[in-house]
Amino acid sequence: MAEWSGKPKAGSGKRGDRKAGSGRPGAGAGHDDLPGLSRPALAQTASVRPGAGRGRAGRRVRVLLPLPLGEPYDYWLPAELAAQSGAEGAACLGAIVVVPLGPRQSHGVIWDAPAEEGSGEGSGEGSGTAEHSEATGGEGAARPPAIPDHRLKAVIALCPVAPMTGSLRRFIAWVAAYTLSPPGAVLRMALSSPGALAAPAAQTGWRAVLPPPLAARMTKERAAVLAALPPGAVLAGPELARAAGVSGGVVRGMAASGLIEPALLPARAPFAWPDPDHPAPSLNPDQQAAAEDLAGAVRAHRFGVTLLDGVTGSGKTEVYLAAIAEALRQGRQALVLLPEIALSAQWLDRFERRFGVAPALWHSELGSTRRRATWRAVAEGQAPVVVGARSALFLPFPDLGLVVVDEEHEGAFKQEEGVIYHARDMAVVRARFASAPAVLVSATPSLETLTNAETGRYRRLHLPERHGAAGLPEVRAIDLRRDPPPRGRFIAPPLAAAISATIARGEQAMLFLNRRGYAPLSLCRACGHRMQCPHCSAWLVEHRAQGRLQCHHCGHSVPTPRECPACKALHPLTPVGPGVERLEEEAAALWPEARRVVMASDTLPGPSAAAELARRIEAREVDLIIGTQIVAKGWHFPHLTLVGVVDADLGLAGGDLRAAERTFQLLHQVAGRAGRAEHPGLVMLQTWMPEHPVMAALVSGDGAAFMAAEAAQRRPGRWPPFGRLAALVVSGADEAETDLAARALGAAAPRAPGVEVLGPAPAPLALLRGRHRRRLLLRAPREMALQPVLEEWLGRVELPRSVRLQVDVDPVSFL
DNA sequence: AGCACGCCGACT
DNA sequence: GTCGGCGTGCTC
Repeated sequence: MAEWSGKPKAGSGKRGDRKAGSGRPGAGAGHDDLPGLSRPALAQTASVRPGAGRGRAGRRVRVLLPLPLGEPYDYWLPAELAAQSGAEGAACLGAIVVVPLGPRQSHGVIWDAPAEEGSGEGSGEGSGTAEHSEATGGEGAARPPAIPDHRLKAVIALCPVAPMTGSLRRFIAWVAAYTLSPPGAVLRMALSSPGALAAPAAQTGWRAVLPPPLAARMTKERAAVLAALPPGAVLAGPELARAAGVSGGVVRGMAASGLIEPALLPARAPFAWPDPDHPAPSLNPDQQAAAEDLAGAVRAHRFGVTLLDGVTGSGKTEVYLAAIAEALRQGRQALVLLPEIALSAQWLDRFERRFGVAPALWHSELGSTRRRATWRAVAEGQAPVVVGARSALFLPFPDLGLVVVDEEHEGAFKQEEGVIYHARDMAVVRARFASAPAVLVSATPSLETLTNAETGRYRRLHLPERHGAAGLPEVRAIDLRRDPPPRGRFIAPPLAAAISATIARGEQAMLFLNRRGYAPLSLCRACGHRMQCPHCSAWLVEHRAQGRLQCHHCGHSVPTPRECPACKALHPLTPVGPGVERLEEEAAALWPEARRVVMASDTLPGPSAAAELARRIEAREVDLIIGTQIVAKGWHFPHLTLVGVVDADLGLAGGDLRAAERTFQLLHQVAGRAGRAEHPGLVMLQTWMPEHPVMAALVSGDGAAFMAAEAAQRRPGRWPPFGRLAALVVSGADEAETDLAARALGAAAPRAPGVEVLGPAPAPLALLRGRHRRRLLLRAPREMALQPVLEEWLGRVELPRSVRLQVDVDPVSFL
């Protein structure tokens, strides 16, 4: 949570909500062994602890632990361990180790050399150290006195994995410093698969015993098993049973009677190697030129950022896949970040068609086994291409040669919890430390990226035309003031007519509404009471299919009440406004014969369901798609020719800095779903304000002019990207205390030329998960670094323990 | 982050 | 009388 504890040196952990429990008798006995750590290692620590280093060869090392601690801890590294390490120089920088921590053990990374007294054998430490030491936070003054060598605890073991590269260590330190997070909290993201740090369990299988023991009984099934096991071959149990067409019991029985014996399976690489020269679709001249350009950047092995833009269907993906092919030819790794990895089955198909094999995937829903195997494969250079969500930035690539961020404008790249960071911006930093090119890809680049391209910080490759036959879809606005839908309905007559015509032609139509559930608000028709979440300042959304009211912010859910909680009237609730479920109901009445499907995050339980639905749509088993914003994300539906946006104004409400930009990007992306194959597409926007710049830009197709106007609006007020912002959210269970703390913070605001603090004000979600929230906004000139200003400010204010402060550098969401 | 300690309220 | 809730502090 990027939490700030007023005093940097004092113990910074301040929440703690674990139960004390009864405590096992003899607390010290219950060490939780980390995977891969043997008993003897444990015993050794116990004997070493009193006077660890006395008379023993070794050295002091600084170990960063994956905990929200401000700085690395000092340990004693015994010489015999140092000798085993494959890490840089005698200091073993980057080595991943197991260390004692209080009564427990923890993983950690040997981070940098101890500050003083490094004279002895420091020769080989070499490059890089200076750069991370600056990021360790260092106000040197208030440091506690160093623990003498002989009282240090000793490193227990080295993990059998490659040491963390200097490039990744520098990245972690940089992210921590930039986001004002404890470096250990960032390290935790890089060690997110603790199981991968242990030696992988040897895979065991079965081998035939030769000659077969005479005493063992032979049956038809057993003979089949032996037939499946040529001399010398080793097969895993389940595989063997399958090959022989018998049950697992037969294999177990044969093991018991000595016909087969356990043996080590040969290690198998978890990921097949993509073939850069696999037959690829041919590129048009524009694509060819862009691909050559990027391939050159990859070969140059030099950092630089390129914006790759062009309308939907202009072939951006094929261009960066060509750059990935070049990285593969160079023997380096490539990382592709996607905003919604779980829903990109179609993207994966495309990759597979291009390279012959699937890439390694990395996202939060990965199971622990898969996760461990992937992390290890990346560390060993056995996963040449990784496609992942933002957390993939912290994977241990030994030699990263290219970083691609697709849909770079997407808000989903912003991590809003824990360490708050923007994966697009951090991807650029990751690439810089790896001396690799970064490519930002979008049909509707963010104003940040466009501005960087215009000022020359980024290069720009623009793909001008739509690849293939179809032109861009025509976009029309439906003025709801002139053509309102019938009372209680949400589809205006012109849109309804267009849908009818589309379905009649045997083509597909889509209704887009960015609202899940049946209705966003329910009120009592007797007394007007509005159904609100008890923990958040938000309405409860009716989900009629489940018969429940839900809060979309905290997950609170209750069965739809049969009587009003306020006036006790029976069957009182009236839905107000539409959600996709209600829209489906309207569509069912209008087009009872049409085959309809609703696509929302809560109606698609997982990636496989999404992929299956996509297949059905491609196979023309669906006439009308009704969906929330997940339908906007990178799908390709060749028979879809009409898109109706039910409420184009939805995202414009609220005083958000980026509301217009975001709405433009989202609606542009939705519009791009229409008419990609031989059929021209039509997009209809239902709006109450057709003259709004967003609608005008979508209708005219002049996105560049719209973004220029956005820039012109933000520049004079020094709003991003022409100035910098940091958002501070003070939250607490008690409203008065929270308010008081926020005012105290506001009163202590820094005074510096060009720096301005707005607030405190109640956050748009003034109550979230039972916590009251107040917001402050710090604005500073672009050329000023925010972090020192924030550190100085927050260092002067002591907040009560009952409130929490969250700092968001470069906020995207204004909730 | 865990995990211990310690201090207050409702039960066998 | 205790069990057990969670607020506070510590880990080289």
